[in-house]
Amino acid sequence: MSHTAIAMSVEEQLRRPPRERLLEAARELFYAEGVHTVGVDRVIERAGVAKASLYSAFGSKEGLVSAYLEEYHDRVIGRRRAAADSEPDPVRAILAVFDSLARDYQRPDYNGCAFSGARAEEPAGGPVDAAARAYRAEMRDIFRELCIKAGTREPDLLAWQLQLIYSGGAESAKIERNAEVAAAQRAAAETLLRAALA
Amino acid sequence: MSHTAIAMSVEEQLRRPPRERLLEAARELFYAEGVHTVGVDRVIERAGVAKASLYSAFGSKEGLVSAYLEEYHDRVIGRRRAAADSEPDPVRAILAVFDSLARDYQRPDYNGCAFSGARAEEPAGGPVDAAARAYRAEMRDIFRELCIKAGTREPDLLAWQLQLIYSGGAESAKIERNAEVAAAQRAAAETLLRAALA
DNA sequence: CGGTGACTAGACAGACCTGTCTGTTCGGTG
DNA sequence: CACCGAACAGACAGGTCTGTCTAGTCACCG
Repeated sequence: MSHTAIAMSVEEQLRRPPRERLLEAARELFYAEGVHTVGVDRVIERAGVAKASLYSAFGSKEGLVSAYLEEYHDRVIGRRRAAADSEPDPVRAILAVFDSLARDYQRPDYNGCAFSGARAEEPAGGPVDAAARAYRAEMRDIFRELCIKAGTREPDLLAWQLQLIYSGGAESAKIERNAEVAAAQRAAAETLLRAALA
Repeated sequence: MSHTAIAMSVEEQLRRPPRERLLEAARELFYAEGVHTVGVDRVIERAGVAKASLYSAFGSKEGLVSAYLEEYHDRVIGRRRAAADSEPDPVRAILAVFDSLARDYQRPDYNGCAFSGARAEEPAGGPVDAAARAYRAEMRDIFRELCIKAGTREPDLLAWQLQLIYSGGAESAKIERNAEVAAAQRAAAETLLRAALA
């Protein structure tokens, strides 16, 4: 058993299992070009696996898309929570969340929010729509808890406002690729926080 | 000539020319389900025209998409400018622009910004990307002119902030379909304006 | 050493997509 | 009436997509 595990880990350093390679290829291709535009042939080509491995691991393309979105959800929410937890003061924590977002803008492959992109390709009411709503609800919860902790008035309303800044910033940075977006979102968040505390 | 024109107008009341019917069908289908998802067969079926009429009028599907986005651009920018022009006071004019947007949320077929949706289906750098940038730039100009007229400090920065609220609101209302979005965007715009004038 | 399970390579079916082409119908004009 | 151009219906070609299936390879384990 342990002997097998060691052998696996050595093997993984050279060539990780197909499921992981597929998820990585899906993340790169789906995020950059869209879920609907990229076919399974391109995913398996980039992952370097056989098509049967994809359907064995994920069942269908929709299964791969769901796994891609789930991984994105956990990864981004995790980064935002880590940014918030790095600041004990709740107001600073909220600004740290926006700085965490702004750091993503600088990545050369930044292409907006994956849920926003995926949702635009599928009709409302489907599983992608539900996943996008869940993602947004969790992000809004992060803001709301921090607003309550900061003692602002109307924390629910302020959380909605901060999410407007957040998703508007992600969308703007995707299309404009402009440093002004990061400055504007931070200034807007600061102004809204100051007004809610005064 | 004039006789022909009169005959045409009578005819149009019964059955408008294929180009208009195609644009209307494209608007309904592309906006609701996405540019990439909807095929030309469904467009011509809804428009009630022959496929040859589509390719005669627009050359290609991409030509129809461009015409669809152009029509959306003119229609929405026109509505926002009209809303702004209805208020002589620039601060009230800015809020009127947001109210104009919030009125769109109540339409049962509201599905966010058409440029945001279309851009998510095409890679960056293409004609759709350029059209989206032009649309956003014009919307930002509306805000900037009103900010200058209102005498706010840093009108450029404030215009960027207002656009964050605008596009974040459109995106949020698309996914959440929640009345809180309209309230939050108005409150955020008011707070930002008040802070920039104090 | 023989077997077992995971993986690979690639052909294939069936559906759908864009774009073209062939005929046909029909209202308006000379 | 004869004609002409616009629009119609629909078949068709060529390509791409998802998903299935067959056949072969290879590492590991008893």
